[in-house]
Amino acid sequence: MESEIRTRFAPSPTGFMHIGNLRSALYEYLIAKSKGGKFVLRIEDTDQSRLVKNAENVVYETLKLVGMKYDEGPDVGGPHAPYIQSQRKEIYRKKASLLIRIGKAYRCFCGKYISEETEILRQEGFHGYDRRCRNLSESDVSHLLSENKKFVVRQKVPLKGKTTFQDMVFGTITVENSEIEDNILLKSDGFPTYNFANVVDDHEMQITHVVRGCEYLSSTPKYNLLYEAFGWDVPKYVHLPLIMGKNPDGSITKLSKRAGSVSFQDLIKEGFLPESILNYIAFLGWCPEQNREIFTLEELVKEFSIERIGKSSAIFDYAKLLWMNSEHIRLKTEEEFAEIIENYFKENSFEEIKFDKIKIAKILHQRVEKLSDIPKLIDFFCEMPEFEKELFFNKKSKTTIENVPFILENSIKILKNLKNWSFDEIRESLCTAAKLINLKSAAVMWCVRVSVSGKAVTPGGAVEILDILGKEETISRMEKSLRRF
RNA sequence: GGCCCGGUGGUCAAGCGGUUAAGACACCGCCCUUUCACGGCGGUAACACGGGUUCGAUUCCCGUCCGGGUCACCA
Repeated sequence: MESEIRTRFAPSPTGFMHIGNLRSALYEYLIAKSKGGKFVLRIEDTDQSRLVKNAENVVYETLKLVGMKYDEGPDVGGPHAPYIQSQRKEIYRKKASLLIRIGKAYRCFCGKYISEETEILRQEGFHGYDRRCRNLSESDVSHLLSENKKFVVRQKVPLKGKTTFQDMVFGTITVENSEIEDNILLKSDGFPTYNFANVVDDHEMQITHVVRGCEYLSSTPKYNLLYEAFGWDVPKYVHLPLIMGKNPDGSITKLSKRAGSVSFQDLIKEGFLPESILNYIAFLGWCPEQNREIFTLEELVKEFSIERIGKSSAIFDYAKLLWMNSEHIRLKTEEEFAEIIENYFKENSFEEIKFDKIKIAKILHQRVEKLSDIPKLIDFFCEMPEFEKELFFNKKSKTTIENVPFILENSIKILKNLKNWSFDEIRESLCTAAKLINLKSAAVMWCVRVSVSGKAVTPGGAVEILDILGKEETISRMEKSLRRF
């Protein structure tokens, strides 16, 4: 019987949620939840130079918005608290001392100093640290310490041999130890590096599956060396294929700002639904057994399996996200969609919609790909745009400029007599008008729609629009259009 | 450049030795229709290349090429 799966999402609070990060969070969540395990949130804020005030809030809000509940975390607590690395400084310090004591790490006083020999090596292409302090004698160390010299703690990586590990996605990976340098574990400000804090915390928090982007693939051996130095069990690794972006110049690199919106917030602002974003990124590197694409988070939990994670990186395709978003929009009821629109308008300070919100939602429901398209789709409801008379011409419905006045006059007449301003009655009377003047109803519909919208293309047809506009506004607009002839 | 990883249509991808090589997005037609959209039907389009292994390779192995990642007191 295998013990409970525990995964963690360990973002660095930068103030925005990168899509690649969110995808890691999703997979971490799915790996744990699909097996009834625990999902932990840990904030990795060890870089003092990049501190952003209240940036954790973005993490909390995002996870809340997409519905990924964590079982343990800074704001919900848990048995391994604290879950913020800056509050665990003492833990790392102790662990580092332990490593020094057992000869698996050492203090390095070099600072930015580079020796002449190293300088030459560098010019020949050598990277990294020359290990000058690796064999400092104890007396040297205590001497330097007594001088209050600043130091970092470095990992003492074996000079020979190779390190191999199993990745659940990529299989066996082997790296020569000589390729690994003596990484810094503790910085001179006393904060740990990612390399160190990550290993210590994952162990302390009993994380069973370390899930992260495969940019860490080649550095994983050095983490394993650390686990070994401590005598700890190595966790299972799940490295995820990278999400790539297509840059404006056509080049393909790790998804970054150059390629467009890359943060969850950007996407939300553009009018994507949280569930669409989640659904879409789930498919960047994974797919279910059955041939289906639209999933909710709960459904993903049921379907997910590590075995079906792919190896090759995927390009973030905005067009497909759009499609998926429209699919999720269509999954909503009209009432839900109306509410989504209302909230979106509020959050982005668009003018409130003054017409029947449900009816508006209804005509938008089958047409909208992203929420940000809505304002310009329905702007004509608030104000008739200026338009060319030529707009009335429509070859297919056989509307010519000449018979516009005739159509309009008759339609106005019959609409004015309408007692009950409802969808069905409006439609019926317009069809009647068409019959009376011996024209196809399409011709009347076209003409009427243009006369009240000033647009060639509108969401909804003539009848829906008149219904939403109301009798008074409709007649007024039609008469105004008629007066132009 | 060293090391690591990857390579099925434009994109996401199924496939895991024998298939007419799925499906989705995008694109292009047609139909439906009260514009647009939705929906329906159809179409264009792929196993990077060269060697092996095998009766048989998209699938396994090697090389080449291409792409990406990584080489920080960032994560």
